[in-house]
Amino acid sequence: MTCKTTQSISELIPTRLFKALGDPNRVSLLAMLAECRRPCSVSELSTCCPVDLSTASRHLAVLRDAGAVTSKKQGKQVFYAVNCGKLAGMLRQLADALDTCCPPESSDKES
Amino acid sequence: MTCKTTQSISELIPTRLFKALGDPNRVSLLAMLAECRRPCSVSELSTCCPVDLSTASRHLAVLRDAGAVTSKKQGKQVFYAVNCGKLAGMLRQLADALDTCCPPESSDKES
DNA sequence: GCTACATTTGCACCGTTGTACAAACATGAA
DNA sequence: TTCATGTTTGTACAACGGTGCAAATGTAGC
Repeated sequence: MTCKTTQSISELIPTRLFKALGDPNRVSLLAMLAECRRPCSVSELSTCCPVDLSTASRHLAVLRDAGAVTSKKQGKQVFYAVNCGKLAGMLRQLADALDTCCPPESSDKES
Repeated sequence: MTCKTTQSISELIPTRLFKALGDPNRVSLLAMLAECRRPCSVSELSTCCPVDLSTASRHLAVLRDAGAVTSKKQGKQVFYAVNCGKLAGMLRQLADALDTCCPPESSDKES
């Protein structure tokens, strides 16, 4: 059977997002945010990686621009939250596309 | 229900792999490889992006080191193939972890 | 051996990126 | 307004990464 996805693999791989997830400190920030299970402020999040608060702020902005997290200003603080639905959905869509386009080569051959 | 994964989010995000997928030319190579649905040689793959063959070779090596593809030498040529199972599995695991750790905040609350 | 072909590697160039520090900006309280 | 707190932004710098070209390496055939 052919690919049931209308989008090509390359269109399913958001370069910006993957690049954002390619930095260990940004991953730490995202992980902390996910595991806190609630929106966190910049100051709070910056404690999870050994960089200046301003650097953490920049990292969070990168994650936001990549669509990985959302931000909401509340008083003096800015609260970030993981964009769970979008992230998980995107990952599954890509996984499905890979499964569909790549027949298992090490098992059940069809001829 | 609590997280059923024993690994933390950050452990589920292979920085090396995401960084590898953060370059448009590497994504093109991977996409072509996936959509060809068969192993391809370096020369063949290098036609999909406007870079020198040596650069494409380097990109493929990066993808291999990141675990995204596998390579097999066959005579004078090196054939690359997408590491579908591993890639798709990893993506789904991460998606599951995100779903589990991040309660949906905009819809069906459970209390 | 030599030659041709496929790929990798050494090298230099240069744009990008992560970083800290300081200053600016935003917001709320006194 | 003035001050304190939280965040962003300007700036400079070092490190990293993508690139092409040329040389080296590997492999098959002569």
